[in-house]
Amino acid sequence: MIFTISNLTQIQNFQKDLESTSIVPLDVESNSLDRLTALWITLQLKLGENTYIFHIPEFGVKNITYVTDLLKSSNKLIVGHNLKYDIGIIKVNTGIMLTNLHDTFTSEVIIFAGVGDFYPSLRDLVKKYCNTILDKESRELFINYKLGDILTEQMIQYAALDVQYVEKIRDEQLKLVDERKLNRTYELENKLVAVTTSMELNGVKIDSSKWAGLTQSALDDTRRLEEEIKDEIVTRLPRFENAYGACKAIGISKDADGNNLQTIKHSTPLKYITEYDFIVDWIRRNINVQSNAQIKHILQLAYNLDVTDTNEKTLLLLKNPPEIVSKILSFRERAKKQTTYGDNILDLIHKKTGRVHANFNQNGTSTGRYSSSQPNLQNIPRENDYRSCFIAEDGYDIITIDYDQQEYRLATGERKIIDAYLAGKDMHTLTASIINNVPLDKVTKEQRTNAKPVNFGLFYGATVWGLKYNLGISLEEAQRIYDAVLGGIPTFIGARNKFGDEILKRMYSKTLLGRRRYFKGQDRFEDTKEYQKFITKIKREGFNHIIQGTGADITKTALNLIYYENPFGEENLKIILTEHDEIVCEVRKEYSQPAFEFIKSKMLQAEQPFLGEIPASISGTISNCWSK
DNA sequence: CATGAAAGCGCC
DNA sequence: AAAGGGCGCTTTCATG
Repeated sequence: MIFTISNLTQIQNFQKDLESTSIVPLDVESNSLDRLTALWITLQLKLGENTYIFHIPEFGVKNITYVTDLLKSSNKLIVGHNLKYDIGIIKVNTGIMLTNLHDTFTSEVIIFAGVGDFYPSLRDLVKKYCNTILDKESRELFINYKLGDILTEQMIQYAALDVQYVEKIRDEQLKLVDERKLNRTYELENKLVAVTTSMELNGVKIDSSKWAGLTQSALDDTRRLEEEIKDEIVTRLPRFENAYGACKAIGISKDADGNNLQTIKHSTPLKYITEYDFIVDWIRRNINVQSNAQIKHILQLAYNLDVTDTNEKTLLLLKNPPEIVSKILSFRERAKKQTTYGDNILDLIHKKTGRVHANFNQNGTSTGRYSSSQPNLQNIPRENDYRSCFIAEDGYDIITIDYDQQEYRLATGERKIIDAYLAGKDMHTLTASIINNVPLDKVTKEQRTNAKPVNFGLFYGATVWGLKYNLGISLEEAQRIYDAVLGGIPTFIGARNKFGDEILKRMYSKTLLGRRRYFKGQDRFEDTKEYQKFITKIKREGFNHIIQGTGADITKTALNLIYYENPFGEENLKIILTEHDEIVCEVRKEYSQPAFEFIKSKMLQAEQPFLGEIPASISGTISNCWSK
């Protein structure tokens, strides 16, 4: 039976049913995807055979808060799809965060990590597990709902539909969780859904005038550099018969007015621009410094550079780079700041809160890490100029804490690595001591710095050829370094093969928590070369998953500990960002010091069990802004 | 005009 | 034989 509830006198049956069930399928309908401003229209709860639909505008916020509190205090298990949305609406309107959850979305993603969809919809899961087609997303019916509207019969039917299947989906998912021994990952991730919700709703404050200043300066530089680059290019280009020839040679596909030149006819007017000055003028106006294809042709034509691409690494490794190269790189750096890190970030400041509420996709990666979007707060430039634009609200501080070499500490159980960390040294110092054949405490700063990219490369599975290319050294030197590291700390490279065979056999890798990443098989290969590539790729990715994914396990465990054990109250300690091995919180000033100690201790507590003898280590700051 | 791939680059 | 893991955003360019 479906019951629509619009006032308090109608909830007697609901309360009776609630007492006799511990699992509650839940869904929310509203008129917008923005949880902070959406009009909450219905709350649907399925209790046994009965479905209760609360019409919120009639039922009232005070009463729905009472109902939510019943769910929370009786610790019902809430089952729903992508609950980040629903519990967000509930939190915004009632102040209550539901935390005992089975999220069919999150659960599905971790069960099929690596081979499944990053965004399975409820409809997908209903089809898969219940063999039923949900013919319409009920949400569409509610978009035009206005305050004072009644619930139509159609709205009621569709709203009810969304809570009919999730329990069955949960049953099937739990079987898979069990089969795949994902229990710890399952617990971690479902607990984390409320933390992610809280983090997104908290948002982060931005000093917009400072940010706008950075953008303006980037714009000024971009324009200046563009002119300088064009000026220089036109003096270096060979002579062309006419503008058409220049256009073809440089690969200009669109002119400055946006006209498509690809479809250009043989009898194009460009052919009649033959005067030298006119050709130069035409080129000057129509080359696009942002077009990498054009830049490539220009470097080849005008500078005799044998380049197949123009990315930064390629350009930096050039033997005698012309001056234009550094100008191009500066231009790109400034242009990136002006576009990706420009006004569009300010456009995302929420009108109601004045803060930026990025999306944190809890399993937006195949390894178990978060991803972030709109905006991506996990790739803000590291420079203090940029990070310091993320500021604390009046009366608050920002606490930034990150793990020291989280992934290297997880890399192997190698004795030498353990001893190095126990001695207060780190992975880069150790590798430097091995490459240069000097004792740990004789390693110079420069040697350590030089060892960083070696570690970086080898850690991600670089071959000798990879080292040569990426470090810009000879093959012999690359081989020497590779052999030295392999000899000195064999498992740093060797572990990949050790685990690799197992990964290949099972076609999944697993982290120390048990989180899995599956790999897609391939039926047939044209030749053995292709097959070799396929194998080494899986070994690389699988090994990386063990490390990167365990890192994610640790950081996510810490987030849960901080959120659920927060002794200061959620208004006094808010988690606002996470960046893989880093957690950023906003804390009321009077609690800054104890909160700092609290967060540190929780992060260490989360990490230590995964490290064995190696000591967990973090570092952080209390500041008025996000800091390095 | 819309769409998707590819190049490039920001972060861990 | 041969070019390190994981992301998201912006732009260009080809295609239909």
